[in-house]
Amino acid sequence: MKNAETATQLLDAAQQLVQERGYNAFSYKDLAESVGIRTASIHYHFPAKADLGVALMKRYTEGLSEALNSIDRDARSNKGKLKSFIKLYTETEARGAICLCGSFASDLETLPAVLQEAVAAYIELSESWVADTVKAGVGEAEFGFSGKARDVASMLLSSLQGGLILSRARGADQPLLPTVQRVFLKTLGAA
Amino acid sequence: MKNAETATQLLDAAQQLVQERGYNAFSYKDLAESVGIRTASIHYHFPAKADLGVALMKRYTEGLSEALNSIDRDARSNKGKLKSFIKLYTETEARGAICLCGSFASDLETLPAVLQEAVAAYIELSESWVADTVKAGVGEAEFGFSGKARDVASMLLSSLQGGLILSRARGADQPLLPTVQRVFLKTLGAA
DNA sequence: GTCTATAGGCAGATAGAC
DNA sequence: GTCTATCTGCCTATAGAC
Repeated sequence: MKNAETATQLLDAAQQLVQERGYNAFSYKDLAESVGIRTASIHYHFPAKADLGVALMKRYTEGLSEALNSIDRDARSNKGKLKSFIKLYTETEARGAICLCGSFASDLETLPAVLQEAVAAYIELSESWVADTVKAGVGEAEFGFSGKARDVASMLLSSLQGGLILSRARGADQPLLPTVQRVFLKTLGAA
Repeated sequence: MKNAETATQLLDAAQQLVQERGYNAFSYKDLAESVGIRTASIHYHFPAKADLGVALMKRYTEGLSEALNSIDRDARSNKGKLKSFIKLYTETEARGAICLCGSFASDLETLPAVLQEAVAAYIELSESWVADTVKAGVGEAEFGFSGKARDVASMLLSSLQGGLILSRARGADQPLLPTVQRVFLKTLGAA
C-alpha cells in the first residue's frame, strides 16, 4: 500500500511548481527538495514524470468538478455562480501563479497524449458549465445577453487563462481578473 | 562581422520552436538540426540561450511596432484597425501555435530579468495601442461603448493570448479567435 | 563562421539494500 | 517506502583547429 500522505505532499508540491514554473521547468530534484525525500523515492509513487502529470490533472479536474457542484448547490443566482467561478481564478492570480491547466496547455506539444487529453477534458468541463449557467441566466431573464452561450463561455475561459498569464507578467500591483469580471458581466447584460 | 543570414535563420527557427514547444522545451540541438549547423556554431551568434531569447523578443516587438504603424496608416476605421490587430493572432492560431510573448509569459518565472522586462514591454505596447484605438473610436462615435478603454484593451489581449492557448488544446477544428473577435466587437458596440 | 572535441552538470529512471 | 549508487543521455557552454 502506498503512503497516501507522501503522495499527497508530492502532488501539492508538484502542482505549485507547475503553476509557477511549468511542467518542463521543474525536476524530480526540485520536487524532492520541496518534500524532503530523495528523487528515487518519488519514482515509487509516480514511476515516470508523465504519471505525475496525469495524476495532477486528474486531481485538479476532480477538484473543479466538486467546486462546480458546490457552487450549483450554494449560489443564489446565475450571476452569483459565475462570480464564484471567476473567484476560483482570482485566488490563483493573488498567488502570482497561473492555472494548472493553462500551464500544461501552454506546453501542450511537449506532453504525452494522455496528458493532452486531460487538458482538453478540463477545458470542456469548464466551458460547458459556464455555457449552461449563461443559458440558465438568459432563460430566467437574469441576463439581457442575446447570442450564443458557448461563445461567451469560450471568451470567459480564454480571458481568464490569458489574464492570469498576462497579470503575472505585468506585476502584482495591476491585477487583471477584476477587470475581466467587470467586462464579462457587462457583456452578459448582468452588470 | 556576423553572418546575418545564419542569425536570421536561427531566429526564425527558434521563434517557431518557442511558439510551438516553449522556451524551456527546445534545445540548441533542436535548433542546430533545424538550421543545419552544429550547436557550437549557434554560440557564435548567440553566446547564451538568454541572448537568443532577448533577440527573439526584440525582433518580435519591433515587428509588432511596424505592424501597428502599418495598420494606423492603412485602415479606414477604428473597427478596421482592431480587426487587423486581431488578424495578427488569427494567423498564429491557423498555424497551431501560440504568441511568442504568451509563450515566454507562461514560462515567466524561469526567465532572466531582461527577458521578463521584454515580455512586459510587449504587453504594454499592445495594450496601449488597443486602448488608444478604442478611445478614438468612442470619440468619433464609431463605438457605442461606455467604460474604460484600458479595461476592454486588457480584456482583448487576455482573451487573445488565452484563446490561442486553449484553441490549440481543443483542436484545429474549433478555432476560438473568430469568436473572440465577434464577442469583443459586440462589447464595443461595434458589431 | 563553422567545425570537432570535450567539459561539467543535470535530467529521468532503475537496481537492489535496508 | 525510502535509501544509496549508478546508468545513460541530454543540456548549455567553452577551447581551439580550420
